[in-house]
Amino acid sequence: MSKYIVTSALPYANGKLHIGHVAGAYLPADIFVRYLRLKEEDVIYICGTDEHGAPISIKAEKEGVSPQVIVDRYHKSIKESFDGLNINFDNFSGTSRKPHYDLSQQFFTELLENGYITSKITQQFYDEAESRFLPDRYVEGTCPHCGAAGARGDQCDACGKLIDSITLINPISKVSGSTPVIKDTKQWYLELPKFTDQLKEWLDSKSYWKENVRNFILSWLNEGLIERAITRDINWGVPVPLEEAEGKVLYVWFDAPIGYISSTIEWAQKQGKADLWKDYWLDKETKLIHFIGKDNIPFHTIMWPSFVMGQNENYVLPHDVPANEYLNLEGEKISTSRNWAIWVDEFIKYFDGEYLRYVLAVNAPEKQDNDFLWKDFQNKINTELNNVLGNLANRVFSFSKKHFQGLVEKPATLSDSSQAALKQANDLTQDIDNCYQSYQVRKAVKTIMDIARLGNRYFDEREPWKAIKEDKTSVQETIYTCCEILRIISVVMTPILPNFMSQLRGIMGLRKPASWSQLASDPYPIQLDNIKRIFQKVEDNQIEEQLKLLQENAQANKEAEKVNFKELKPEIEFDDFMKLDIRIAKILTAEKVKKTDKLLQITADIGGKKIELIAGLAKAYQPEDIINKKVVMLLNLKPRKIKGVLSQGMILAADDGQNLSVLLADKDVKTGAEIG
RNA sequence: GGCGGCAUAGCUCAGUUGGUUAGAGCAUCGGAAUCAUAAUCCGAGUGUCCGGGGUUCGAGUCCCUGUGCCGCUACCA
Repeated sequence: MSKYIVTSALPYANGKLHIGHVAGAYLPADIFVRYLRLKEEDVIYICGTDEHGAPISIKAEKEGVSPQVIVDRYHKSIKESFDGLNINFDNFSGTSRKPHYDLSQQFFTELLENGYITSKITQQFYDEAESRFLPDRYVEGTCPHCGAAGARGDQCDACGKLIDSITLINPISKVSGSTPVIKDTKQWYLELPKFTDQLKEWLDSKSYWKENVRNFILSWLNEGLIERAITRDINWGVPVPLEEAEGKVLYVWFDAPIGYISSTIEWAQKQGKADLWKDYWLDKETKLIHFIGKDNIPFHTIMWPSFVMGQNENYVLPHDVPANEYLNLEGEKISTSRNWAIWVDEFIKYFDGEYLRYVLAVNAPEKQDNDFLWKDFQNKINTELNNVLGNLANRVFSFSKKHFQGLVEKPATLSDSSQAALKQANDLTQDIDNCYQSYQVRKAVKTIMDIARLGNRYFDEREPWKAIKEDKTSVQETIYTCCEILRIISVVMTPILPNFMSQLRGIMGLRKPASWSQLASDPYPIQLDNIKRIFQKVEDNQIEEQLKLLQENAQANKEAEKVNFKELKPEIEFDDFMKLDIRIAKILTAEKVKKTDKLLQITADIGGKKIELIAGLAKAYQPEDIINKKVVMLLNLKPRKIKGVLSQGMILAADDGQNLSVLLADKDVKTGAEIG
């Protein structure tokens, strides 16, 4: 019997958990783990929060607290959400804990000693106002190659050339707006290209991986791997374990996957068997399975295996990486920033967490992006769980109670129809077994519901309400057979609905925890007890309430954003302002620039003179919308060639991230009027 | 514009390596039944498998092309 380590992607500890996370990386893993347990396999389910990186430290700065406060808050929130859905890890750790620091540093040190990490002294911009180094993308300036303004530190968009950021002319920090100074800094790089052959060979053996995962990896390898910086000049993270690296930390995506191991070590320590983790991570036969969303594919199939290959310990490499696609919500992409999401902690205030398990399982985004619709949620809970499964249990149990005081005995012989029904149900358990084995959760659930439908059909055909008048033994047989069907369901549905199935088994007097081997066992006679409905319907008004909440949250979010005050740029002199030549210009012609999404080519009258320019307005304005408008235009900006056209002016426009709006004069003024 | 993905019933989705009359659930319509949460069961459909072309004895499936949508990316003086 092989061992399993199952992991789910470490959720990032700067926000709450929403249904998209659950559908992609957590529920499928939890179901798989529960399935393996039913099969009495040796499995540990490992996770924890990912607690480093700039977004967390920025959030902490904003709130004026330490990053650890943010991390602790969301670690708790996320853990509670998982608990509410009965997603139960063997260990749920976090990457800001000591054992994780130790192990991440060990990985780094060994990769360094083995020649996979090299350092380079680079000169980098340093923002003295903020006392921090600036990542390339946080600096803008004039391109040293083509002289265009506004080039980013990593690349000039005008000429397309890569830039060594310190060669930027007139650099500006995007963080503080001040002029950064150049400082030497050393960074360490992981030489991914050195792993190319080893990775290719290893990946060749993974022909059984999901197609979407393989395609993704192949395109990465074909493009060629490049070295990646794995250190950062920020103050929140795992310190780089070198004296000369004072104040530097490991880049978050380097230390995060190591969390799978460090969380397992923590688990072993909690058991009082500090070496127990080795039985899993160091056993070649262990199947390591990473459940992730599709965005995480490169990290888990290229980077993370490279880390493992390049260090000294014989940790197992991933056996499989079943990545799922995305879940959309009411036809739109789930978005944290727009607050277009169903948050798990909210959901469980209104509904049983296992209702969410059911709907996300039956509609899991296994092969393509899927949609979560509240109406559909209600429909599935009501027509499938309640009407088909819940009602089958209830009608059988009620009938038994009424006529046999709930005592169910195994008949000496079974008629053909009963035997056929049981055989069909048992045959389906084989299919279900295969589905679970191959991560096909949605098909597994559908097949289980087929067993329930089979039970209803059988019950109807036997017509026990008629038979009870003349042939009581036939009715006993009917009830027995239906109980068998329900007992089968109570086992095979356990990975999907652990708590509900436990309730069902409780009613049936099945005290032992479910296991697959029980399918062949004989617990009869059983005494039905405490008969009750286990599922409740979802009412129309509950769904309307949720739909309303969803809209309101998104709306409230929009308004909240407007209030957000962004720090002002540094003060300037009046003379600086006077350097700007801004005038009213009339748009004469406008047309879309071919091969672009956002650009309009425009000619404008600036008061007796015509100029040409390019404006990035096409997302918000059709050419005909803007022709003849009198807009505000900055005219003495150094002309720049864009898409072959020399752009001689800039139309002033406001952009709040949602809407883009050009500025117009309040009253009608003459074209060419100066602004000041 | 580049790269990638997707397009199947009114809705949400399955359709394995090409192989008979293309499926499921829900919704709709008709019927049966009355044990049960008005739940259940039986029956009936409905499809230019996005358009066009090609390969093949045979295409929802493979190739080319067009259209539409989604994601990443580029363009914003």
